[in-house]
Amino acid sequence: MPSSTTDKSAGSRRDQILREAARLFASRGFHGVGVDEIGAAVGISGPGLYRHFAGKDAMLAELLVGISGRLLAEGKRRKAEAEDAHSALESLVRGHIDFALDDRPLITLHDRELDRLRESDRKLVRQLQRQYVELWVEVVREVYPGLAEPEARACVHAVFGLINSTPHSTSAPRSTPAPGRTAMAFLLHRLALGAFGAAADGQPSRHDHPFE
Amino acid sequence: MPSSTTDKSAGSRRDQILREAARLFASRGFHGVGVDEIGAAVGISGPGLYRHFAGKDAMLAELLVGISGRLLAEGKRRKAEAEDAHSALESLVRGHIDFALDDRPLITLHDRELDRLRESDRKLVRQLQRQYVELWVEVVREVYPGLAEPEARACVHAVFGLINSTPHSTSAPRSTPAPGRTAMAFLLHRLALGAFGAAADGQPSRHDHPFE
DNA sequence: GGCAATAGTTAACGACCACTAACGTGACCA
DNA sequence: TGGTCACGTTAGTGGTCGTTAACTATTGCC
Repeated sequence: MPSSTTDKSAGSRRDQILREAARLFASRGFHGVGVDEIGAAVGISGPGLYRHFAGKDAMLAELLVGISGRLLAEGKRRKAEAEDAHSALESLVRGHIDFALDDRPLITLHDRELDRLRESDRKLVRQLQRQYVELWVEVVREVYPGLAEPEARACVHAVFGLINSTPHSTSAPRSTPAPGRTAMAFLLHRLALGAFGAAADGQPSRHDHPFE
Repeated sequence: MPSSTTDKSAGSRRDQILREAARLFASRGFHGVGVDEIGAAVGISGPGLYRHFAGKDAMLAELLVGISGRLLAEGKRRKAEAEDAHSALESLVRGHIDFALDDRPLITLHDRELDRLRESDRKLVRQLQRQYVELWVEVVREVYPGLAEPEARACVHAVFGLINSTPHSTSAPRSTPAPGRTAMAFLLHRLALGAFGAAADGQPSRHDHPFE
């Protein structure tokens, strides 16, 4: 039984393993998942994974570096292609929402298992994350010049939390059905922009900043 | 070296252990922390913890049940004491923000390590969480009658994500200082209410509330 | 003083787990 | 045909970790 076309796997074996590992890590935590389990999820058993990865840590590292890099690259692209700041912000929001809705396990790992990385990888991921945040902050401050930089950064973090919250809401069956994907995307879009707008309202435009 | 008055511990030894366990669980994950480490954090070593708790699982269970119960109780109290729906929502937001800012480790555990519980405990925690969400949903729909129930629930989840995002933003030192506690609380308050307002805007139904 | 309770200690045990070693097997190819 | 390489397998190993056992010290009570 050679490769044929594996059930629902589009890419290589590596990609299949990464996808299943992401799912398992997200649902039970990095330390809560054994290599045997990851192997079983792709049809091979245990140490066979070591033909594809140096170790369990390497899988997590590749996942986190990959996701951070993709977020940043996509963000840069969207900002560059937008005509003005306002549409850039909308595009950023839309892109992040798509990401959160389509790659739930990755977005969960992204802010949950960062500390399980080797020092060097963690540094790299944090740098990519920081660049991504700064990209948002620039756009947000261009749209709302009244926002001071620390406030804008806090807002961006909060909106990330808002958008990234969707994976958590899949816990239990409801009496009333949850909104579908497109409705959810639309709703999150409104929520995120509404939050930014509310942050800018009543902000002294010249800002001599009011913390503490 | 007996008890004297332990450094900064207000309550009993149990409480001290719980506090340190929460901090460690939040920063390195339930599986990532060993009992020896928890013991060391309170000055005793390893198995001494078993004089106070049945096991590591029991600590997590008590933490999660405790926090869920406190959130719900406080939420009920605030709703009951509010004069109208709008001030009830404001009070709920304020309460949840205070909680997120003052008990960061707990709020992190709350939506991260739920699956590490025994079936019965997990069921209990989920029930408390659900009641808390429903309490919010009722208030939100009273303030914004145009919101359908599923949308309102999604909004509540999203706003929780927004408010709960604050613990994650403490990762690295910044060039510009982060907002202080009171400024952060104020900002989160505006963000949360702004998000709710934006969710209700453009929603078809009969809402006619004057502001916004 | 005797005695029980409380709150620790160290040593050890058993399970689990990431990883390695040694081996097998089919595909491709000169 | 025979060699090599990609990709598995099972068995084993060393280390970690939760938990228990056995023992000790301090404290308050009669």
